[in-house]
Amino acid sequence: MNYSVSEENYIKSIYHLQQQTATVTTNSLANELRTKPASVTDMLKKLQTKQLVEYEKYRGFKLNANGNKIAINIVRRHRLWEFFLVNKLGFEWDKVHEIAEELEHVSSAELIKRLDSFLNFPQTDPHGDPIPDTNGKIAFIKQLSLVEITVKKNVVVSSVSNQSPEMLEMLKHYHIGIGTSIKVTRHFTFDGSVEIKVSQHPSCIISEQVAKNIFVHHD
Amino acid sequence: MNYSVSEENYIKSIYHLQQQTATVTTNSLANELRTKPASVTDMLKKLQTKQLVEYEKYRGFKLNANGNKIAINIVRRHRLWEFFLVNKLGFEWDKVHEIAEELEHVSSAELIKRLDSFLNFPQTDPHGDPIPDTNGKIAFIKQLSLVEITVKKNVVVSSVSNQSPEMLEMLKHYHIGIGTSIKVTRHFTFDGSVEIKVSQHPSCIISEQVAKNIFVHHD
DNA sequence: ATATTTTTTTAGATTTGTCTAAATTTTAAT
DNA sequence: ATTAAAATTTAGACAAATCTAAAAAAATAT
Repeated sequence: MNYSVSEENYIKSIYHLQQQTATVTTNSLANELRTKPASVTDMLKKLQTKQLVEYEKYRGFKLNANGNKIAINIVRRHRLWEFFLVNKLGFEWDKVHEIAEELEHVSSAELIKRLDSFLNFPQTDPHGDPIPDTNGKIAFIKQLSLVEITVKKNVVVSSVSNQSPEMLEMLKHYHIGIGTSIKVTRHFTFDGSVEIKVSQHPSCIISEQVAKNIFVHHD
Repeated sequence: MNYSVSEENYIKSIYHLQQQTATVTTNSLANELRTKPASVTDMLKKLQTKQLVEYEKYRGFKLNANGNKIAINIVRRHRLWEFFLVNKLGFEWDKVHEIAEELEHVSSAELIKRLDSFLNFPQTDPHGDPIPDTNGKIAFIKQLSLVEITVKKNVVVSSVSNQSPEMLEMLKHYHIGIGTSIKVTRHFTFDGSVEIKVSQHPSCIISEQVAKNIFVHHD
């Protein structure tokens, strides 16, 4: 079965929202897709007849097994393209989302298979998010945010959960990106802020709000 | 300005048909796009108001300077993606057209700029057709078909004008592809057929109809 | 030159995805 | 337990791109 770009976007967005809450509401999906609640209801009926969601009027909805499989496949395509854009075409990691958003809808399975092989079967995208494999299996990556790291341990940034332009701008200011080595030098218990040292740059202090969104692994 | 996938397909098809005949008819475009004449008329009015074509009722139409520029840009995108698919992802040159047909509509200019650079600024696509440069300039490639080649000259296949599956199947049978070295060993004046020798394969005779479609350059 | 055929256009309908505004249901508040 | 507010759905409209069938124009054939 083949799905329209619009249908794929709905499926993907439901999938993303389900990471937070098991069942998704009309309003939250409308907000995510920058569309109107009425449009969401319309499309959900369609996805229901296509056997992709479980949907009960006024009760919210979630992907069924079938819908989930399709969502994961879209995520796979999206992340492979992001990897390509950064590691082959040299894009900055914060500039690739919108382009990958278009590329992910190109429908050839053979294309994705070959792209995966060309990229040497990468495990994570440039934001540190795992790339689902052909069977839809997603490697679990132990996520520790900066607030949970004990001082003087060297860690490597593996992902950033908030990818708003504001957040990305801030990260650039602190010279933080995926793969950046960081040492936590101090925790301030008063406001939860964290002092860190990024390679040759002088130490700096980041708020708890920011630190919470930066996930790292020990190197 | 940004154009819909449908608009881009119309523009591209008009461009292609204009290579044969300076002005394009409703029927021929409908046939090219596998749609109905009525749809063509509808879209042409739209392209006219968008200042992309010169169109006079019942009189056929052609791209104006603006439309031409856009068409060439689509061709550029298409051929760069074809090059990528064959030379990076290892697709067969006769399997990439449909995929490139989708990729060409991804709208980021930065993407194409970087792709071009990543591919090392290729001059021709896998079918031997020239890739327009950023300014829309298209290198002229002297096209000599196999029927025009004098015997015993070594030539290299540079493009094939008829890309129907039937033609491609036939070429595969004769072990002919872009870049293949060929020596013409004889011309039969009776029916215009040509005897050729392809590297280690035994000589074979191809009809004039096929030979006309195989373009080569001296190596 | 007129009639016939072919091509092109118009008129009106359809599908997909969206919207606004009104109606309905659910949730929250008193 | 009502009432008010918020969320969701329905009804009806719209734009884009397509279609069929009929009308109009152009090309052709006698």
